[in-house]
Amino acid sequence: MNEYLNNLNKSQLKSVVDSNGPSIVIAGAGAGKTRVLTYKIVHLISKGVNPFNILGLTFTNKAAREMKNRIEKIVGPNAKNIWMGTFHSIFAKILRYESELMGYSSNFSIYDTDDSKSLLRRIIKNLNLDIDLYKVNQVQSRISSLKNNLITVNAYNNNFDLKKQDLISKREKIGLIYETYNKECFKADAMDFDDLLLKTNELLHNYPKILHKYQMKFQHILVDEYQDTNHAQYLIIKSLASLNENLFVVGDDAQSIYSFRGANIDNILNFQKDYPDASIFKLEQNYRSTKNIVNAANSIIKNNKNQYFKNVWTDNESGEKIFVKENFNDNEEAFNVANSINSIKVQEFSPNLDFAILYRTNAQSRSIEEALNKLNLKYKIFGGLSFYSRKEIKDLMAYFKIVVNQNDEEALRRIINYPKRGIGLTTLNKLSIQANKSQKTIWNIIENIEHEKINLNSSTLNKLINFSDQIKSFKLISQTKDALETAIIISKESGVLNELKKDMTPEGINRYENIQELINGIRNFVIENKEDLNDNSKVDINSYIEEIALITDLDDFDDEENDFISLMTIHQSKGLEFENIFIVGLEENLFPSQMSMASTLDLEEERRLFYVALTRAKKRISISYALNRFRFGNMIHSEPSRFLKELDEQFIEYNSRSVSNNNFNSVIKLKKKFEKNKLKKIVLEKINYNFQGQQFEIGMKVKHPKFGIGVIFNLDGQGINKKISVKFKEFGEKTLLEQYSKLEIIN
DNA sequence: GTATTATCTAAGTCT
DNA sequence: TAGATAATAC
Repeated sequence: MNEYLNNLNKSQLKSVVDSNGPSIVIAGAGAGKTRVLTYKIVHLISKGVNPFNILGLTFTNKAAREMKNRIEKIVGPNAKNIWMGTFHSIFAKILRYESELMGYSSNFSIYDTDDSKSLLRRIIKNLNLDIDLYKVNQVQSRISSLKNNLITVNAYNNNFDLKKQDLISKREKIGLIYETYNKECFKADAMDFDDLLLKTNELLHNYPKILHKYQMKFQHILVDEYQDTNHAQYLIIKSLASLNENLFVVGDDAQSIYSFRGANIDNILNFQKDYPDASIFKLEQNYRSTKNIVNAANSIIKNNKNQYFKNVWTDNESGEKIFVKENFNDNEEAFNVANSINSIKVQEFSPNLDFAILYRTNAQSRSIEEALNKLNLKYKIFGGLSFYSRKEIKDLMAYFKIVVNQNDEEALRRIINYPKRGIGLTTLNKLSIQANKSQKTIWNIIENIEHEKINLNSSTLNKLINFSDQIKSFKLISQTKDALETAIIISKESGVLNELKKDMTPEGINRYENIQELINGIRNFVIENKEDLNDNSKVDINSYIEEIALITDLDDFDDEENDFISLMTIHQSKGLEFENIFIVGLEENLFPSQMSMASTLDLEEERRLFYVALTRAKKRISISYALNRFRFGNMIHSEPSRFLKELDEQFIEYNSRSVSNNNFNSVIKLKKKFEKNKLKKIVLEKINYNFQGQQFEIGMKVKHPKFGIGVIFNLDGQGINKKISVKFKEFGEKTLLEQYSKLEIIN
């Protein structure tokens, strides 16, 4: 049983075995932070701690899931009882249990940033405030930062300094907006992301019995990425841990990159002050990267004044130097990156998954995307406009949300006239006014519309009655059927699916497919969660909505078996590692960002961000910058980033533009290479094609992993372009490329 | 009430 | 540049 300890080096072992009571592990990048955390939990369990009494807080759901799986492999299914997840998801879970104390229902909605903003927009408008002074984004982030520092409306009103700040920026009504916003959220039975932390604090603070209950439950608390906790999270951890003081945190001050979200690097620096007898461990050996990478990263971070001293080193080989490439513009940069990836792939037979392209801002992904497309390289973009923030997805999800919580006003406003049912702005305003008069929600008015004294014509009245009946019937359905059936019925009956079917433009088809994808997701969700339930209970739409509210793109990273190049912001890459890393856009005003230039603190955070980017790589790093970049609608000239000058030269190979004078030649070379690769690809595809060897014919019954069973009704095209049209039982007609179709012939 | 067109505005990182 | 919102015509 104790053999798991053999998987640890000396200092890792020490931090796992010798940590009793409050402990902090300061670990350099790639030094095995997650490993220590994982084995610490295994160690606790093997010493007899009940998994039920362990709380593990991580930064992403993915990290939590992976860790839990690893633990389960070692200690067995008992590990399922560990509470492990992100701060937000764990606290949401607690809040749902205790919601009634706080005046919420257990089905409360979680407003995402879009919901918050649209509510704020309405409030600002209703208060007749100047929308140029009260920019929604700024107001939202102001309120968010107040909440993250646990400053309630009352506290704000009594805080002279804060009010003065807003007075100076001529936004003295922030307090009023804040108050109205809270009231509206409460009325809608909704919490925003920040509320999940704020309300948990309130709960633990105002109800000592509840606090005690969770203190007794969570006898061991472990926190990952402690450097990125904000004040609210810090206090929750502190109060939960105060009884047993079995608090084990790991982090790296050099990787603190979330101060914009209220993360406070002092939490890690002050750990000793909070717990005077805390044990401190340091992990300094890097197992991930080559010497060149580790040393280059060190040469960057040493420029920061504000940090713990650490000596990160590695026993790995020296490896290649970091390659720095100058480009004429952003398109050339993208092309060069795509091309380098292509040549490495050809030379080393490496899969796409070995590559990641990291950038400072999401907007940079576009040119890269184009370049990768040209070379037929498969990629996946994380973040940006995520799947769940697409309009069609949000629309359908709004139906699900309203079924769970009819008072969710953001959801209601989204769907009350989608698809068009003749309930327009005028009617909505009348309803809204009536609702405000009587302190009710819009839904309260609609569900009783016959008895409300509102000036509506009979046709509108009928439309409202129909709408309310439909929602009520959906509600009933959701109570008797599982999430999948409910979702399918709602998507059909609401008319959303038909609305999208009508649109035959490529975008329209794409939207329709996204809906299918969503339904597939729900199907998987139901299947995965069924195992954990008793036979007669259902995986209902409520549980799906709860799960999805806090999920991010990154979380379904490994759900697909596909081989793709990862495109993401550096922030998103935290905690991940890849063989080859391409960091693009190393230009002044972009990285470091323009907005960080004013303060040393912000600039140091940008530098830490660069440090994070560099330390993602195991084997090879390519950095690039463009002298001209398309930004804000026009071409902008840029200077190479100051961070490039900070990189110690001995670890870099610099490829400036002036060196390769014969650009023409290199383009020809690239092109030839490209053609060659393309040829190779086609050959490969042909092999795959032949290998499959299935002969499809019209009328055959086939099975698809996602779409289920169907019948072939048409064949088209030749060779690798061969297309198969299938009519699926549940998903209707689809045309698939044979080589990618994954179809299986059944009898 | 709805569809189309014109105008405006923001452009940073995330749960 | 693109997405959101306002203005306009139907």
